[in-house]
Amino acid sequence: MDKIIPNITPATPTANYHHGNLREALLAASVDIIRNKGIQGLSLRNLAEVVGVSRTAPYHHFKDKDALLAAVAEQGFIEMNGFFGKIIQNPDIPLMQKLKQALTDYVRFAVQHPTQYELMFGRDMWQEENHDQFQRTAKDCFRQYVQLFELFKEEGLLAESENPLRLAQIMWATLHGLAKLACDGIFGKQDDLDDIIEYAMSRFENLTHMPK
Amino acid sequence: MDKIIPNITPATPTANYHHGNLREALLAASVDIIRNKGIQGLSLRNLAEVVGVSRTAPYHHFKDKDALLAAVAEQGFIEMNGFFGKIIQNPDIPLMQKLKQALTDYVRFAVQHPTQYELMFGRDMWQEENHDQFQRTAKDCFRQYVQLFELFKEEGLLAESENPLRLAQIMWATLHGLAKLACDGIFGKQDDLDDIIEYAMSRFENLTHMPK
DNA sequence: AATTGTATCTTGACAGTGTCAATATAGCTT
DNA sequence: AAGCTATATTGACACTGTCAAGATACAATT
Repeated sequence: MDKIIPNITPATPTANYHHGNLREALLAASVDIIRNKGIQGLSLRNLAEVVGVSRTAPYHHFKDKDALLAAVAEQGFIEMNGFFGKIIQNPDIPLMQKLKQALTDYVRFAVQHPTQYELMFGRDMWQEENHDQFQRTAKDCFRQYVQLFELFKEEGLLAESENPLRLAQIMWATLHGLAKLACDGIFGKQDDLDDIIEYAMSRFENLTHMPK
Repeated sequence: MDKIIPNITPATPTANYHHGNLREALLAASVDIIRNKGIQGLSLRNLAEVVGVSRTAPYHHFKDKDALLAAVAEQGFIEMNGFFGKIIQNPDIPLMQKLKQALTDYVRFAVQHPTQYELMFGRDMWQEENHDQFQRTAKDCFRQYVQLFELFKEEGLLAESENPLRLAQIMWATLHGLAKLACDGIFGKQDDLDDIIEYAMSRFENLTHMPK
């Protein structure tokens, strides 16, 4: 018998039995669900139903639920990598401005998509060996971030004794802690958050020889 | 009668039907399981079996699985509150030493019990309104921590312009970020961690008027 | 001491989950 | 046209959280 499902065709209008680009449809829907209903809110069966496909279809594109989650997390880092790149490669922005922009955008992303951010830095993603692709993308992102601090060093704006990698790590830890506390609802007010970023930035400026 | 609190009797080898102190047994076992097998590794049914009781028995002591998790998380903050208190109230330790000790112990706890720490600061615990008792205990803990910074201020060791609460928040964010990155396996080496704590401390010392 | 009430614990049941096995279909390669 | 492989499907299983109904122990009141 023929399929009654009207098939909400995803980009390519193909037959009904073969979805065509199920993988990306699953990924997009997963990102959506996770952002709206949290990690707990994503079940493979429900997801399959939303996309209009049978329960076990996803298993041909993702080994596991875990693998799917890793893909969603990776998607987050890809996005991050995007706006980091835009900032760093833009020659019109002065260095200090770049840093501030990067920090702000970082926290903004976290606060805007708290559950996806939770996934990206979740223990499960980093603990096991399974998530090679994810970890590679994430590390690319971090590398780009560190580059910012190396620029400071190269331009002689950091004291000789300062290690740019270490500095980047601490700054990232601060940022990450801030972001998590904020989007987990532990820091109450958003105003506080902006203030604190400002504060952290000024703390950093003390370490530079910037002409103010 | 003079029984102020009836039935404190723990571990009484009474009949089998009534466990006696099931609540605490469940809590202890849960902490154990979560520390060893992670949050995912805890199922109510398995827990019940371990404690030697039927599947639904826990529901007479915890409304939900969520409520049980909240209790486990709270247990963590109680422990933290303990060693914070010991440090702060010890008159033999100089102030700067106290801070360093507190920071070190904090990170040590996180690294030693990463999954419980994950729970304590997990989104689920803080988002909903249900976890009053937990949140109160956690905030007590934070309040004690802030007290440390207020001591610095009171003794005139902080510049007038520095806000001790803000400072505590940033420092906590840094610590929290560090702890999470470390125990989620994102920062590879433990050596790095110690170094970074040292670094963060020295950064803080720059803000004080300590006689070195 | 008997009764009654309440807290505690039990078994039975249900819907929901991730995932495997076996099967069917589509589309590409030859 | 044939067949191979990637893709999708239904059926099944063990496991989960949680509710309802019944059983048991203990405490307080009579």
